[in-house]
Amino acid sequence: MTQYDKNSRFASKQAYEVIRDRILNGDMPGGTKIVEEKLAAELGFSRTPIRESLRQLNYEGLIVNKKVVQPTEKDLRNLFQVRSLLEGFSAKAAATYLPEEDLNALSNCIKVGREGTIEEIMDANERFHEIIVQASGNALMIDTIHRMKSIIYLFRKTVVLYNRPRLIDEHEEIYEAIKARDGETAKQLMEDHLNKDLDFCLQILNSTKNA
Amino acid sequence: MTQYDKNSRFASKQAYEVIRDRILNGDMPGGTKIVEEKLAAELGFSRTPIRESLRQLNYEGLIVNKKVVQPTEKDLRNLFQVRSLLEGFSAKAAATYLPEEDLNALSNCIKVGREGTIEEIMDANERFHEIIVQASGNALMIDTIHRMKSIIYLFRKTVVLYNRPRLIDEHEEIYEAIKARDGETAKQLMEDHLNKDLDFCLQILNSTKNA
DNA sequence: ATAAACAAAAATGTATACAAAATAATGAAA
DNA sequence: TTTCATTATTTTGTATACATTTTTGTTTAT
Repeated sequence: MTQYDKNSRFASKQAYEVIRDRILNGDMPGGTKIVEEKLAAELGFSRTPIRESLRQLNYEGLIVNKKVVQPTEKDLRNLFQVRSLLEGFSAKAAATYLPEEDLNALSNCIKVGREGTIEEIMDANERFHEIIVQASGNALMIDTIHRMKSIIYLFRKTVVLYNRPRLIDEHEEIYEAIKARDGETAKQLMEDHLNKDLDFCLQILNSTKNA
Repeated sequence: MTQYDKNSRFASKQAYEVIRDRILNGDMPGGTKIVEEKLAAELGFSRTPIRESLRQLNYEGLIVNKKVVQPTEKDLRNLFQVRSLLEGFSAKAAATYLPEEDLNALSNCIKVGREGTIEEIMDANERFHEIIVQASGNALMIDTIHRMKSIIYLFRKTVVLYNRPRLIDEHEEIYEAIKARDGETAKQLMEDHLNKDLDFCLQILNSTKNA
């Protein structure tokens, strides 16, 4: 399923992907100083495409002030606040007119979420939210959420690895509300779901802080 | 009040400002093809800073696919949908804890809105919304709205120039709700306000389309 | 020892050059 | 004329060089 991204023939795109992954993997932990020339030498490109990739990473919030981001608790709250608004709306929209096909896809995400490997569960989680976001039918909204994707990923990892209880149950409840065409409930459940995610993240963040 | 922006010493920043203004003024109307070398020659910079400025303009949605954006009705609806969610939330937040000082500033915007010149009215309008957005206390949300600012401007111009009725009255109602610390009403009024803006824009858009 | 001032080094912003890719233009065949 | 293929031409993506600016490190004076 790893489709060939035609953009990958661009050095800038490749650099973006490598650096992004390094940040998400923890190979370049929060606070790491970003030096164009150093990265250029390391990745074997010139500074020009590196600079372009850094712009994108800045845009996504993974790099701030020439340093790898170190999201604070406040950042996390802000992020979930915006998500809550946009994904809550999307859930309501999904309840109004999500096609049968997508409903099945949602259902499948839940199934994988219960039975899959860690890797599969993470993918299924992401897909679940993605389908609902797409249902908003609003390109700007979709784009705005995508912009937050990398940082969301940074946290989603935590949530899944630490095995948050009721995660999939909540997805299922949302799914049921959408299927029942109950927009208000879907929205409310999505907001609650994200709030619980936030709380769980904060809890883990604070308990591992002094480790 | 025109403070010196220290970034303006950068060619990339200057280029950004010039090109953005050209687009907003209509000097580069929707659909205009963007050619790096042409702009570089025109503005007297090399391509490098031009490219950087174009990335920013892409990010803000003023340039799409190497062409100056031509927002469709759908784009306009999408934009106002997102604004409605974010600014509605912000209005509620403002009602909860907007300091006296900002309340006065809001009040002043309304006053200018009734008595000022076109130029002043446009500024006051922008400021009114800006104060409320800031009240969200959410840097990500603020940034997201700012990202839409240029396109919003493109339309706000229409609204003010065509003198939309009740515009300032609605601002005043929102102000009153915030002052009364009535968050739900403030939110509802803001959403209604933006919806009316949207309708007005659409009306003008459609009536001037075949002119 | 601390702070201020300076020199050295590193890093960034910009200009330019060139190769690859995309687009436009030309001409031959249907 | 239309359609396709093949050249030209333009435009973009990348590499490299250089000049400021920023940062770092060292020295000097308090």
